[in-house]
Amino acid sequence: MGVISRLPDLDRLRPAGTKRSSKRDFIVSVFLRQEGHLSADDLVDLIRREDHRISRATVYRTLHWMVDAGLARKVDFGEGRFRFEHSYRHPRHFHLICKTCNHSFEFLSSDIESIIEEVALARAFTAVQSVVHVYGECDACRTGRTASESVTATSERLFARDALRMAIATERSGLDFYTRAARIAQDPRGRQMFEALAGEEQEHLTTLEARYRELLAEDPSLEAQPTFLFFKGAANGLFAAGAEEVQREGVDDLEALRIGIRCERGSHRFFKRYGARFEDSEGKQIFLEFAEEERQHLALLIREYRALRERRRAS
Amino acid sequence: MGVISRLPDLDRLRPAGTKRSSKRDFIVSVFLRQEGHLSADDLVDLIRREDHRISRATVYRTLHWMVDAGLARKVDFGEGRFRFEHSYRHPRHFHLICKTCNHSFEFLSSDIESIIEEVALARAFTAVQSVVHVYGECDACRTGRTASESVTATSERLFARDALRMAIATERSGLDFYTRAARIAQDPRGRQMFEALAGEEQEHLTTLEARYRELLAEDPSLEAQPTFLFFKGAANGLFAAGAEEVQREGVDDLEALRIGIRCERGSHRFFKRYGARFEDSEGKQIFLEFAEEERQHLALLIREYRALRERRRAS
DNA sequence: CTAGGTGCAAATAATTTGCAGAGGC
DNA sequence: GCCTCTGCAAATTATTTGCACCTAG
Repeated sequence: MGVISRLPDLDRLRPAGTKRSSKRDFIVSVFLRQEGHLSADDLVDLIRREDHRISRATVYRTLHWMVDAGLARKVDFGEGRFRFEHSYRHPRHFHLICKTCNHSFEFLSSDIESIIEEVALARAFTAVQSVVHVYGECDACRTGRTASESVTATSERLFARDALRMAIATERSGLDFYTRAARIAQDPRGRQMFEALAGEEQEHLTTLEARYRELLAEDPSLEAQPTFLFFKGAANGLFAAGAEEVQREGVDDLEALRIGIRCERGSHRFFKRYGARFEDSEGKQIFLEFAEEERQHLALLIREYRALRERRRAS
Repeated sequence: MGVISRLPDLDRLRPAGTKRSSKRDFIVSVFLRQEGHLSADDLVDLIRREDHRISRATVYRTLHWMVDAGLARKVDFGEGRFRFEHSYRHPRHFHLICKTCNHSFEFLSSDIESIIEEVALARAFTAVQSVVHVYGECDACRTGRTASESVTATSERLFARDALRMAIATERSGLDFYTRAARIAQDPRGRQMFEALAGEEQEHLTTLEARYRELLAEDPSLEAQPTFLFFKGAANGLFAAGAEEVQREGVDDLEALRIGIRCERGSHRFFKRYGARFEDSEGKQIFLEFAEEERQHLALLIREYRALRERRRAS
């Protein structure tokens, strides 16, 4: 679970009716070794450096083959030529592009994605792919410092790190929420359920924190890297607000349940969205587990909500 | 104020050390007559259609001249060539791009813009320009219907329409908020202020509604066009929530003032952001007037808030 | 008269393609 | 042996440039 392996199964990926070739394998392996965004020319140079006579046309053909196979993505930074980034265990993302040093920095924003979905819906447009490019100048270029650019971790690891951070933060505020809800609950059955949920959150929290420490042990530079995954609504937005709401006077069991349902639903959606992104990775696992846990909590809360409402109606 | 004029002052725009030329004037005028996104080739075709012997190179040179002059923007839809759109009275915007018919549809989202600002800040990146391209399939292509594509209004008008709609919605919920606040206010001085503000909102609302009707009279097709400007927080988000909050028991004058301040500040920011976008237009005016009104209300509320707090402390 | 502006044709730059030979299955 | 892959050189596409001539100020 901890170690992130690096080799795609090329045989699986190979499109039907296609033959194996040592040159292509070589080009693919050189390409996958790189991080960042290569132009066709960059790749040709890298190939030539390893002293092989491989024609430019073959490199182009192999790049297209990789895009078809889903191993690479073609990206256009408006330079008048395309660049390629490998997509193997590398989620779709957005870019900050420095016009001075031509470096690009990746980020993910669930909020932008959902706004785009909303706009597309309003316009009856079927969105297939979204590109967000922010052009400007990076910190290193502006301040003149060379920046610790060398220590850039893979975005797979950054994704895992941020997934864990969010899961932990959400878990913490979830724990807070359920603890408070248990405290204010009038109904003994409801209180028991809130306590049980708080217990589960506590347990899961411990597991997640252990995982986070493990990830950092694998790559200590991770801690210092900038945020990769942005999400406003996550921990701070949802459960934290919920916890606060519960604290207000006049909130009864039923209302607490309703708040809990809202929170679980929101964060379930978020984790499910990101759980679906990756082919196979640490981050995906974390998110899917989380989504599943939240789905269960959600079902439990809804059941309890209905039951309580029934009981009230009856009495 | 109602009529939207269409002619840029070419003499003003002409960069220093540049001479007038009939060919360039002709190319510019043909270009500005078009809506939508033209490739260099499209423009050459249009020019040729009007039976002039103008070389391709001159068209390219003129396009660059227009970009320099701020009359046009170069956009890259990843087709392997650039397209140009005129920027004269045409705000920066994002694109939905149909891969089937190659048409593109424009939209604006204040939310995306602020998220991008946030991300850039977190990464210490100085953002200069943001591109959001959503690729997919448009409604017309998917359903097979030809769609009423011909009636596409200019985005200047769409911007004005949506600016007005938002202003009206905000004004309405602002009115609602101040009316309720006046009702719950204990302090006579505070009540008077809330009533005065409600009166102002009512008056402004009437003006805005008249303007909206005027705009529709100029171009009746406007009403049916899809949303151009997206903003979650606007009317529904800010004042409406505020109005609801005031209704809750336990809200006193001071708290109502605080809520009002939060609402005015949020919508002031929004209207100011969009007021700054246009060179000169109906939409810009609406937004700037609005921002100004809100700035005044904000100042008034803050003054009142401080005064009330002082009086309470003293007693 | 002099600095742009223009047309034409040639140059460039990234990428694609036709074709003949090499190689996997 | 067939069908795909590869290299090479030529083609294609969008855009730019050199140069001789034209035109506005």
